[in-house]
Amino acid sequence: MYDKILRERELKVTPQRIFILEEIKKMGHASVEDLHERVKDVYSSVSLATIYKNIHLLVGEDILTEVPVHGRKPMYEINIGDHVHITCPHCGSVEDNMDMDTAPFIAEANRQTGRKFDRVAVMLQGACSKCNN
Amino acid sequence: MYDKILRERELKVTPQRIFILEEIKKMGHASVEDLHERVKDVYSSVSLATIYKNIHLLVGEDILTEVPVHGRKPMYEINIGDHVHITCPHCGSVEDNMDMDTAPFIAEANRQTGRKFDRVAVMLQGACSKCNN
DNA sequence: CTGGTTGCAAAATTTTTGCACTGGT
DNA sequence: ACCAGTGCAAAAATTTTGCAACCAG
Repeated sequence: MYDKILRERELKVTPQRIFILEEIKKMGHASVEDLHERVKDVYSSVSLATIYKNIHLLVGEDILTEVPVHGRKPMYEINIGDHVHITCPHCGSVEDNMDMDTAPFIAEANRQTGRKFDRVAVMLQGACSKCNN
Repeated sequence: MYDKILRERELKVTPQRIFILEEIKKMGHASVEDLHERVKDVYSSVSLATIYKNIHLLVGEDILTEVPVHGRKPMYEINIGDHVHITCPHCGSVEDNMDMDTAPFIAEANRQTGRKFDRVAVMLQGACSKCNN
């Protein structure tokens, strides 16, 4: 699955990289610490330094995207292009909302400003179902 | 100016607080490091710890708002309610755009999801005029 | 084989904390 | 005078870096 993506960018396919990518895919969104936690359970030899190095590399290659979260450490997700995020101010959880399209927003911004924007990050904030109780 | 706001919340009006608030007002958006830099020039006794403590306090009181920025340290601004931010991926500068209204976005999100969102953060990304050269 | 990648440990950076002292009210 | 707020220095947490060993291509 991810070996192909890595090979396309001429990056070496290492078990550590595959692990990181699959873990993020599985979790949807993961922080560096989340990843380190998961690693310790399954595959104890992956070092924190390797996670940091790969996160930076993979974000730079646009394979991952950083999702900044108010008052928290950033999360990382598999890059699937712009979409709306929802975060809970209580627990910091992040979810995707694929129903609202962000493209019109960029188009409108380009039109109004005469500039050409590459991306938009939209982060809705509201209590998640767990924290609503 | 800010002394009134502080007094309303029963916070003490200290020169450090006034300095921090006025500096952020002046700069529009400032990181903790930005503030510390400015402090050293003008008023060398304000400690980093005090800046951190006050930032947390003032964000908690909704006097300041944290603006998370992709791949950078968060910036802080005087809370003026939701509005669109623009950041430059090269230099990390942040500017406001007051022309695009975020309220319809929340309304639409509430309608589509049946939830009730408190805020939206919208961050447009595109090269600033300086970095375009 | 060979250069990219890893793990480890150390260094650098960033943020938090404890506590005595200060200063706003 | 009281107690929130400050500064300092130490501790904790986070991120980066250097380098020898390793392994994917």
